[in-house]
Order: sequence, then C-alpha cells, then structure tokens
Amino acid sequence: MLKVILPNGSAKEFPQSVSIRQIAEGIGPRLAKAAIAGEVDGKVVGIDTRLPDSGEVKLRILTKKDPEALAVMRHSAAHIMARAVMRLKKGAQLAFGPTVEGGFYYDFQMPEPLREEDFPAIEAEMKKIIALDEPFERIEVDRNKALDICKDLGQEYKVEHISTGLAEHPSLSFYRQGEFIDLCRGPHVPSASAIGAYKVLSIAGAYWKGDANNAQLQRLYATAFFSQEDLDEHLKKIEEAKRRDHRLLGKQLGLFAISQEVGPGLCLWLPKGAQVRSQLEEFIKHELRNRNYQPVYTPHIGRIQLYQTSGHFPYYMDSQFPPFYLDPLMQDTQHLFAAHFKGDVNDQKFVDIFEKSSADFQKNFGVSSFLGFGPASTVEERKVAIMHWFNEQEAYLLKPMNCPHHIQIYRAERRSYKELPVRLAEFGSVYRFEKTGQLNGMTRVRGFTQDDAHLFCMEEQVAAEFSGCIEMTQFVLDCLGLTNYRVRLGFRDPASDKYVGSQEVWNRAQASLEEVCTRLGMSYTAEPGEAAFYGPKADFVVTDCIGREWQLGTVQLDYNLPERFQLEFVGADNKMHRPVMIHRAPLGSMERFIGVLIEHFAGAFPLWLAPEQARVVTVSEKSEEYARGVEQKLRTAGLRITGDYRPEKLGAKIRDAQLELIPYMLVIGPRDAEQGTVSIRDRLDGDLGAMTPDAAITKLQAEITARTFRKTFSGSAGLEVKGGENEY
RNA sequence: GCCAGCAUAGCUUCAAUUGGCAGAGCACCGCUUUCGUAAAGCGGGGGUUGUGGGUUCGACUCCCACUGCUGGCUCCA
Repeated sequence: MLKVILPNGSAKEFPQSVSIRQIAEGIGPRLAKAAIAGEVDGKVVGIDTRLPDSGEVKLRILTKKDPEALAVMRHSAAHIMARAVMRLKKGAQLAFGPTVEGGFYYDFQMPEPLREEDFPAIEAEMKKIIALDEPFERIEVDRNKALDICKDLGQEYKVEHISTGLAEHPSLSFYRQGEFIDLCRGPHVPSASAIGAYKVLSIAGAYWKGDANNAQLQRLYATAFFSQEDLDEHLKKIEEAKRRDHRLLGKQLGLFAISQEVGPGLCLWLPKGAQVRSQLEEFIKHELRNRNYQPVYTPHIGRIQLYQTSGHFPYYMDSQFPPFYLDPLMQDTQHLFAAHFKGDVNDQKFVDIFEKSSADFQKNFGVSSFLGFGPASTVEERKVAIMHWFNEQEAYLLKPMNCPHHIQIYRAERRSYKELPVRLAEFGSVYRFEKTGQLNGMTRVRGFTQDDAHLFCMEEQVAAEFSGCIEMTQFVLDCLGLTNYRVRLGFRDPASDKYVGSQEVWNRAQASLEEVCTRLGMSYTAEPGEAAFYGPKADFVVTDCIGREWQLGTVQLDYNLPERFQLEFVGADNKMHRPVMIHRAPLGSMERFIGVLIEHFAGAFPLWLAPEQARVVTVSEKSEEYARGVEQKLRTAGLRITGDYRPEKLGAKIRDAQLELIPYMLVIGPRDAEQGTVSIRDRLDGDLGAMTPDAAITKLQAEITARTFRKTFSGSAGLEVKGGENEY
C-alpha cells in the first residue's frame, strides 16, 4: 500500500505501483495535461516515473507555474537543440548540455565550426522537431550496456564520461526522442510540445570538462521559456542590462578610458572617474582612521628575492609581468631560472643550458667569463656558483601584491605584544599579467589599486581582528547600497598539494574563520579549493549587470608569510613569538569596484560620489555674471560644480546635463538675478522652485553628509524614463 | 592562451549596389538668435577605412599575418 501526500495536505492511497501521470489523471484531466514533471520527496522526476508500491511519499505535480518545471523544460530544449544540430551537421560529437541560469547550453565537437549565421537554421530545425511532438522516452540500462550504446552511436565524449565521471554509477539512463538518443540523467518534459518560445543566443569555446588540456568544444548558448512574452521580456532585460555596462557608461560619462597605446588592461582614470575614486578613497581613509589603521606608502617594485621569500616568484610567474634584470645576461636566461625554480629542469640540465647561454652571451657581448668555473668543477659546484650569482643579481618585479612590502614595514622595528595588532593600510597599486581573453573593462585589468591592509596580530586576536575586517566590509558595502553579494569561504582543497603550509595550520585557520562568520550571523558557503595558496579566505562576490560574478572585498588569513619572513614579536614572557597576518581589502580593487559601482548605479552616482554634483545653467547670456558668482559661491562651499554659459537654449543645456546624469541643476535667469535666487532642478524630480544659493548649499550638503542613495533610472543614459523607480 | 565574431571621423549611432571618386547624424569650431526647465538656424574643419603584406588597371570591399575589442572557456550524463 502506497500513501501519497499532496501539497494541500490531502493523501491518496494506492494498492499497487502507480506513475505520477496516472495520479495526475486521477486528480483531473486538466492537471494531467498541464503536468510537466513531478517532485517526489523534494526530488524532481519525470512524469512517467513509477512510485514505489508501498510506504509514504510527498508528491508535487509540477506545471508551467513552478520554477522547477522551467529548468526541466530548458533541459529538454537543450536536447532538441542538440538534435537539430545533429540533423544539420553530420558528425557532431555531443558533450554536456545542462541548464544554466537564464537558459541552457550544449557543447559540441563539430567537424565544421558552428557560426552565428547557423542560428536561424538551427532554430528552424528545432521548430520542425517540436512540431512532431514526440515523447521523451526514458531508457535505463546497466553501465556496460550504456557503454555499448554510446560506442554504437560513435559518441566518444559520452563513452569517456561513463568510464570516468560516472564510474560509480551502476545504472545509467538515456532519453530517446525520435532518432535522437542521448545519455542523460533527466528528467524531461513529457513531450516536445511542452517547449514554448526559445532562442539560440551565442556561441563560444569551452573546454571538455573545463580543462584547458582537453579538447576545445563549441558551446551553443540558448534560452527557452514557456511563453513568447516571457522570452521577449527576458531578451529585453538583457538589452537593458547591456546599457548599464560600465564599459559603455564609462565612455559616455567620461569616467575612464583604456588606450591601445598605453596597453591592454591598463586603465586611464579620466577626471570624472578620478573624482569618484578619490571620493571613495576619502571615505575609506576615514573608516581606517576610525578603526585605528596606520597609513603607509610603498614603491611599485621590489627586488625579486623579496618575492622568492614570499613565494610569489616563481609560483605566480605566469600571471606576472616578467622581472627586469640589470644584467643583460639575465634577460636571456630568466626563463631558465624560472623553470629551474619550478623544478621543470634538473640540476645537470640547468647547468648545461646556463653555460651554453652564458657562452653565447660572452660571444655576443665580448665579456669574459665571470663565474669563474674551474675545468674540474662538479655540477653541484657550478650550480652553487650560478645560484650564488643569481642571488646577487639586482632584479626587480612589478609588485603583484603589497604584502611583502608591508611585511618589511612590520620588520622595520622590533615589535612588542603590547603594540599588536599592527594594522598597516595603503592604496597599493599592483600589476598582474592577466591573459588577454580575461581582460574586461575595469573589472579585469592588469594594473590596479587595492584598498589594501595587512594586520599583524597574536593568535588569540585573530577572531576579533577578522571579525573587525568583515564588519568593515559589510559597513562599506551597506553604505553604497550594494546588497546583492554572497560570501564565499575559500578553503583548502584536500586533494591538492599546491598550498604552502601544513594541514594543521590550515585547519586552525579555517575553523576560526568559520566560527567568526557564524558568530556574525552571516550566511556563507564554504568552498574547498577556493583558498589562496597561503591561507583560507572570505570573499565578497557580487554579480554584475549581465550576471557575471566578481570578487570584490576579501579577508584572508595567513599563517604562512609570517613563517617565511620569520616575523616575530616579543611576548609578555619576554620570548619571541610569531604573529598571524590578515590581508584584507573591503573594496578589493578601485578599478573593479568602481566598474561594478557604475553598473550598480547605472552611472547615476549618489550625490556624495557624483563627479559633478551640480551645474549652473543660464537661461541666456544676460544672467551670466550673476550665475558665475553663484557657481563660485557653491564651489567655495566645497561642492563640485560647473557652469554652462553657452549661447544655447535652456532646453538644450538641461538635456545635456540630464544625459550626463548630474544630480542637480541650478537654473538661473534674469528673474533669479533680480531676486537673488536660483531655481533648483532635481535630475529626476524636475523643477523644485526657487531658493537662495545658501539654501541650496545647505540642502546639498545635508544630502552629501547623509550619503543618501539617489534614485537611478529605469532605462539608460540617454533613454531615461522620468521618475524611474529604481530606488537604491 | 584557446573557440567564434567584430574593427570606417572624437562617438558601442551608422552608410558606401557585383571590387569603381568614403558619406550622414551627434560632438567640435564660427556666425545669427538672448531664449525659464530634455535637442534653435546657417556655415565650416575633421579620414593612409586598426596595422603590415598580397591579389587586381583599380581594394573599405577579396586573401594572409599581426594588434585590439566583444561573447565564452564544467552551477557534470
């Protein structure tokens, strides 16, 4: 006897095994027709799934109204898209085709590359397939049979996946629809007609199982909805989001530029962008003072030995600008040294290659031997001589991180336990050589400035200091109305050996990190494998306007650098102890943070951040003299103000100021000049009427001090809808 | 780095029949207008069509290489 409990609490009993479809039919023919899938005890399954013949289950029958059904339908749509591609292009190999947020994709290996111009044909073929309205038929087989099926189909990726990724699964399932059969966990919609409106969106490269060592596949992105209206709305949303893109707004509003001549990934802060940044930096500096940090300054480069000690070199070699050496021989042999440090070259080979390049160098530059090898010297002796020479080299690296410099500041004096924690803060510029394909506007650059700080404390202070860092990050994000973030605790991947430091030290760090997050009541996800090589961390991750995630603020515990640099302090027992370090940056980098901020505010910054807070616009040139006086008065009061005195009509000047997203306009005509007033105009609320310049100053200053969020707009720069309701 | 696509004036607004004189709009400059809350009128300057080669009588257009940019590169069958 099976007892089925439905969402409304009612229960039905069945004497023998029954499918979800049969239960739906029992409830009503309309429900049976509308059913897309079922949910049994919280697990989404196909409509033809048979329930056990005894016990008790909770059952939901999912229809178009249920969000879970959409994912099922999209997955089915992915199959249909794959089927369409298989029909159009012979010899396509199938890889993965999952549902993702906002749609789905399918990875193929194509004999001929797919192109965007193939999309209409694919969509047309999908239409034909859907018109057939064939059912999705589930076929369950054992592993060996599954392997045979995939081999027969000639689907090599499926064969590989069954033998590796699915090695633990004794029984596997396929779904068949017409001539198309695909290894698939399911579930699927009952038949093709359940698929509503769909669109193939884009094509991209993707590696098999995400590993760059594997074959590069072609990934076809698409989306599907139950109704055309939902699809249209989705596409419209994508379009609107694109208009918020910080790269577009950054150019339109004159915030930043990236010039080919300066170099890719190198950001030029235009005056207005620099103004926003400077304001944000002031804000952070104020918070640092309140929290007893000490500002420091350090240079942009450091000797390579410093980074060998820290472990950044050659560990991060691939993502750094190459070091520069004062000795020209080193320019030629630096790759050799890097390979040697990484263990890619053994001692004998290292000596051989070095001596050859050294000989070439001497031939080319006419310099005599400078290492002084005797003919009888051993490999070991030569290696020692070479390494000794290397360590004497004057070589510099553009700093990829600020910590080694800050550590040297810590070491500049003997530290007592009484002065801990030491908190050293700097807006430190760092350089990292990101791969070209990773660069993205301001959110991924090669040179950036972190709102960095390093805390040196005793082990028993870690929890309090960590807590303080998290609290500051939360405070800063709150002040900007950035609420759409998640906290990710990056932990060590137990299976990997890329980490510096002992497992025991890591466990301690991770435990205390988790403890603090729990105490602060933060929701977080613990993610093994996401840690930095030197310690676990808490990352604040936000989502940009087109759904990409970016790591902003970060707090990282580090038990390893103090060890590497032999940091010490004198304890109460008059003995030497090792401090613990915390790296933290609430904003992360100024570049990325402001990039995200531009999208968050859609370019319409709150008054306290706005590069131009107000603009005087004259009705005609008659009032220019008075207007200039007002402008200067507000400037002297500390407001960022400009004046538009062009011989344009008022409407044109207002329009220009609106498009530049300037929060306030001070309209001045003969009437104002006569009465000693200004007509204040809010960018969104329009004309607020006349007031004295002093009253305007008071009003604006109050808004600045309160750091009020302003409305942005529900459109884009240039397409603003008046009275937009996007309240932040 | 890799896959696909793109590159015309300051502009992520774009045009240029099959290979046949590179053209608009916005912005900029000048003149007229002196104006009260989202675009006044007229005139003007601005280009080695991303860079370098090639094919051709002739290349923005076709071919090759390079540079830069855009989308993407495991929320597993």
